[in-house]
Amino acid sequence: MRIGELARRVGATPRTIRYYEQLGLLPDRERRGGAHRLYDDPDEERLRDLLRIRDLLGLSLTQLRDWMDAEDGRARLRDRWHATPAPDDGARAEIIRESMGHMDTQLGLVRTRRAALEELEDELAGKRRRVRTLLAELEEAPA
Amino acid sequence: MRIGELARRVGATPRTIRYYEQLGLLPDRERRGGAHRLYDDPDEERLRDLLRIRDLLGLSLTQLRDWMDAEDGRARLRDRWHATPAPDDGARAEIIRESMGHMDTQLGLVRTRRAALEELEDELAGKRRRVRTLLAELEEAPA
DNA sequence: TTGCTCCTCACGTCACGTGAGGTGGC
DNA sequence: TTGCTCCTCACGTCACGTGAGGTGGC
Repeated sequence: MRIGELARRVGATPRTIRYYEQLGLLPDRERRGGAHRLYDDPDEERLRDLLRIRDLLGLSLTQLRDWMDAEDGRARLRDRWHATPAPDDGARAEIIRESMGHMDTQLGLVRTRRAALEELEDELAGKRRRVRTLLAELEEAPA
Repeated sequence: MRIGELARRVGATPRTIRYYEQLGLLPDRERRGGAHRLYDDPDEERLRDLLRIRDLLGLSLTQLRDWMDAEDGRARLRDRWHATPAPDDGARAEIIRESMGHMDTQLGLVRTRRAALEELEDELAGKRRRVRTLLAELEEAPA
C-alpha cells in the first residue's frame, strides 16, 4: 500500500510516517527510482505499535527508539533460539535474563501509569457519585 | 513560595510555570512592582492537577484549558450551591445536569485510556510469562 | 491526457529548553 | 556588599502541520 492509505489506516499522517522513517523508527522502504514508498502489513503492524506506545506512555521519539530497539533485539533472539536448539553453554540463559530485565522495565512503566490512571478514575467517579446524589435529592424533594 | 521552589516541588521548571501563566492556565500572580512571583498552596495544588491531567491523558494545552475551565465552573457552581440554598426553580438542576454531562465526558476519556493501558499490560505480562517459562526449562534441563 | 496521490524542500507551530543580560531580596 | 534566585527577551528544539512547486502511476 502507499503512504496515504497506511496513514489513513493507522490514524496518522504521511508527514509523521516520513518523519519516523527519517529517524529510523520505520524502515527506509525500497523505492525504485526515488519514487513512491510502498508498505506491507508488517510495516502497518510496526507503525501501530509505535503510535500506541507513544500515545499510551507519552514517550519521546528517542525513548520510543530505545523501546523498539529492545523489542527488535528480543525478536532476533527468539528467531536465533528457534533456528538453533544448540547445546546450552550458559550464554543463552544469560541473554534471556537480560531480555527479561528489559521486559520488567517495560512492565514497570506500564503498571505505574495504569495505577495512576486508576487513581484518577476513582477520584472522578467519586465526584460524579456525589453530584449525582445531590441531583437526586434535588429532584425528590423540591422546596 | 517563589517560582523555583514551586517548580522543584511539582517536578516542573520555572519556564513551564511562566508559560502556563501566559496561557491563562495559572493565575497571573500579584507582583508588587513587577518583581518576583509568589505562590501559595492552592496554586501548587492547581499546578499538580494540570501536570497530572496533561501527562496521563496527553492533552494539548488548549484541551487542558477546556478541562480546567469545566473544573472551575463546577467549583463555582458548588460554591454558589452552598452559599444559597434557595428555592428550586429547576435551573439549578439543569446546571447540575450539564455539569454531570461534562464529568461523563471526562470519565469516558480516562476509562478508555485505562482500558487501553490494561490491554498493553496484559500483552507484556503474557510475553514475560512465556520467556520466563523458556528460561525455567533451560535451567532445569540443560542439554 | 486528465486526476489523484505522491515527492522534496522549507517555513510555521506548539510546548517548552536554554542562554544573555540585568535586577530583587534574604 | 556578596550570592542566589528571580526577571524579561529571544533564539533553539522536538514533533510534527502546512503549503509550494513538481512528478509518478492507474
